[in-house]
Amino acid sequence: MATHMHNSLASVTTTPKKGRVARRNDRLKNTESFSLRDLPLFATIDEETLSQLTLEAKIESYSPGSTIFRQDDPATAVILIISGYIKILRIAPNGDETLIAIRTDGETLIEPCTGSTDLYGVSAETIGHSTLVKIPVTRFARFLRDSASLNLAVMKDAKEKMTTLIYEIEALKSQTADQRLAHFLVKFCPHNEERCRFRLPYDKRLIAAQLGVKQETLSRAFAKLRDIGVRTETRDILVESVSRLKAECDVNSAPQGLLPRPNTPLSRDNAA
Amino acid sequence: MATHMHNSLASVTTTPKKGRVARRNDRLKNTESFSLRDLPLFATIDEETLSQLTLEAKIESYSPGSTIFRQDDPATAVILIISGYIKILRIAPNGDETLIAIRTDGETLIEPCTGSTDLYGVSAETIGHSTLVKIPVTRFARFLRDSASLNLAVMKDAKEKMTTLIYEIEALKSQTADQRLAHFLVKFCPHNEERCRFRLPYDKRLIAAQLGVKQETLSRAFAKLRDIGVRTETRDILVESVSRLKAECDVNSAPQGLLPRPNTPLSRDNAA
DNA sequence: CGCCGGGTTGATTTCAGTCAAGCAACGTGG
DNA sequence: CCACGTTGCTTGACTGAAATCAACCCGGCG
Repeated sequence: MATHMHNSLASVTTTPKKGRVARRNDRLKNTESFSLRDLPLFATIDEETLSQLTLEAKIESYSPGSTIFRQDDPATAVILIISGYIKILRIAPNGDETLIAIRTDGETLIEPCTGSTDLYGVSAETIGHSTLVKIPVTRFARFLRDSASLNLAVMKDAKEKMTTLIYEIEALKSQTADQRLAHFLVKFCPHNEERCRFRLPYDKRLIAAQLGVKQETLSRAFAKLRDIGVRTETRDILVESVSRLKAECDVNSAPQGLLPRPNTPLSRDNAA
Repeated sequence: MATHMHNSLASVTTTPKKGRVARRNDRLKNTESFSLRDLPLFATIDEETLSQLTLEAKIESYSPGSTIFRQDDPATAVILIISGYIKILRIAPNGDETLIAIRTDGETLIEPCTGSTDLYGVSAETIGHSTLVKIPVTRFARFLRDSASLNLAVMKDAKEKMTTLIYEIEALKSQTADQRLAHFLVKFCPHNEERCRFRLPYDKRLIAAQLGVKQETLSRAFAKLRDIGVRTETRDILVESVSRLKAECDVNSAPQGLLPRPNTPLSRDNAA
């Protein structure tokens, strides 16, 4: 995840101002260095639809910490990330912000299955500098009807996001902060490597928010992991034993193969 | 929610056996008392597709506590609930079950946007007696391509489910057990009624699982609510003041209109 | 310099999980 | 009809996890 694209967007990029204003609006077809095809959502769609979409797409660049849309804005655009990290969050009436997800290169901001006149339902803010593609939702909806391949891609995308949310609920309900952190870190470790190092893409406060704990708790969780060979220096992480780290994910879980599970955990037969 | 349908399914229903076996397989067209049209997912689709779907649909009836599918079963069918309550859950390798959602009359079990050969990803079990409609996923996928109205309905359904999951994550991350219970109860209160009574559709253990707490914690949460006029007798609930209950949802949240929020809660500008 | 912002650490409190007991309602089988 | 076990639910005492409050460190940077 989070593999940065190496498209030279030099012709589009200009130094972003502080505001949350788009830096440049440009028909994609004019910026040869980037193609919608590079976005996973459009990787498998038909050529015809792709070029039509390209005509409607606009590139916008946002400066750090700016709001892309608010949860009660009408959803007027389908938005994808060319580069950058975006916070998806819910803001309570009292101002409390709850992080829902962090999206990055190549991902859609929200599911593009928006039925045209809905609200976004969530808020989106940039973390660092970000470049986005926007496509008017009404246009997008038409292509969705006409192109089976686009349609399929959108459904796949929705299903994927749904799965991610389900895993997150599972983690929140069943794991401790330490386990969630272990899981989080494992995701950054390349497969089949026992020892690995990497750099966290955003700061600890955000990681804490993603794991659903306070910053201090996260800090202590990291401290515990030090004992099992996880060295940290601000954002640089060195995992000395991935398998040891993975073991930490299910600490306290007697695998109990087919042992006589006393009785079914969740009760049965209770409908009205 | 949970409004029971009053379709007489007498011609289909037989006394279910203990196993998790379907009681009757029947072409829907033969059971005049029920129409796919009654299911919200199909409420707005074109007549042509509806009748085609009807040809493919089978009705199955399950006894309490039986497994409908497991999370690593290949998703062979799109399944909707005619009546009953169904647990959607994830089962960890060690046997721990985490409740993801509870679905009921008229709802789809999983999002029908399955790209044919996937796994279900979650497990589903009946709570009480349940009657389901199953449509082979390959057939369904074809109708999905051919019918714009069905396609739209499926996307709406997916988006709705996604929204629900997001709210749940928000609740798990930002609310205490008591607040979550208060929210949960409010959902059962008819609008514009200050005093109301209702019956919980399933037992306390399940409610606890849904709220992400242990049964004992839930019991204590109910005990606290007694003090503000929420009377409970097993599954029968009497809320003496809905507004008082709603207030309990955001206890401890200084509404702080436009007060000088010290600094933005989640940090900004931290991308790689 | 001094003053951030990001991060850590410690002391304390609060919340929820755990372990254990108990009770009322129900069903079953002698 | 009653002893008995079961199930759903509650309560109490205790433990443990995470939030809270607070201090502090350290590396920019105006």
